[in-house]
Amino acid sequence: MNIGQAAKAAGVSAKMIRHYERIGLLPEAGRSDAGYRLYGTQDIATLRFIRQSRELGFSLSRIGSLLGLRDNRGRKSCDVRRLAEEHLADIGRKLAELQAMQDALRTLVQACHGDDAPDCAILDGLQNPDALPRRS
Amino acid sequence: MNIGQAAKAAGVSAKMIRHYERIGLLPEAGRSDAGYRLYGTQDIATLRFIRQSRELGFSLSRIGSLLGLRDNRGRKSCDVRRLAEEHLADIGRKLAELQAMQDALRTLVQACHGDDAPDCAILDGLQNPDALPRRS
DNA sequence: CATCGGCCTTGCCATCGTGGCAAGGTCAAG
DNA sequence: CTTGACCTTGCCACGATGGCAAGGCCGATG
Repeated sequence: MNIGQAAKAAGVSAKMIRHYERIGLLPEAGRSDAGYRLYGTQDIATLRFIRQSRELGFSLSRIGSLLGLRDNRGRKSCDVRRLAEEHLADIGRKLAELQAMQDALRTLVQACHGDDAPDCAILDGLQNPDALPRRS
Repeated sequence: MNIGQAAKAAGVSAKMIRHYERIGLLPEAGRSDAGYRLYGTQDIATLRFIRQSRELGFSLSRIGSLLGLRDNRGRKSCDVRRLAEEHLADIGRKLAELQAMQDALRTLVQACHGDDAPDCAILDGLQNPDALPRRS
């Protein structure tokens, strides 16, 4: 299997496969006589694992840890779980941040007439925070 | 006012002030004889505007548009509002994405024993998506 | 006056994950 | 043999921010 077929099979770009290899997420692929990378079903499984982890938002470095655990028969599932919970905590922080932004911005937008006049509560709020928007 | 004082006054790093200037968010600052950038109250106001916009998650390029409207007396507040609503839409998309990740990951974490044994629903779910975690 | 600490300047590199482009080699089909 | 699709490596870009380095400037102190 060449890199293009592996990419299609795993749902990852060929570019990213090379990247994962270079940063050590994937073992160095075998090569054909011409120097083409060659992949087998085990590699596809790993690529799918990476893709799925990325879709859940894991960073590549944490995916590296996950792969290490996956390939360690003596692993403890609590170690995997701890990684997942750290990531959940990250997600929670980002969610809270985004929701705070959403709240504040919605308040400003609601206070803006949104007509042809130049007066704008949004601009006022950005210029002078905590002044106008008391969203009681 | 030198850049360090301006930075402190506006709550932005000096580095970022230079960056904003280079990408055109800020007009080129005046210079002292020695070549130091000099700032006045209007600049501080602009820097605060940028900071507040950043805290609401606006991208620097959208902040450029906001500043353009702020400085355009003939602006229509609906234009400002449209920018804000585009950003709100971005936020909403990111929130949905993060929440989907959170949901999926929580389901996996709940299915994981988290003990000293190697069996792990999280690893299984990452390897074989849509297989195990039926979170009915 | 010399010096020292703190501030300023510019410029480059790093992050993180991904895409794009270029120049060149390979392979299979026509 | 040519053509097109694929592969190779390597560099540059994004966005926003930080870090570091080498050098200039300024004010205070000895």
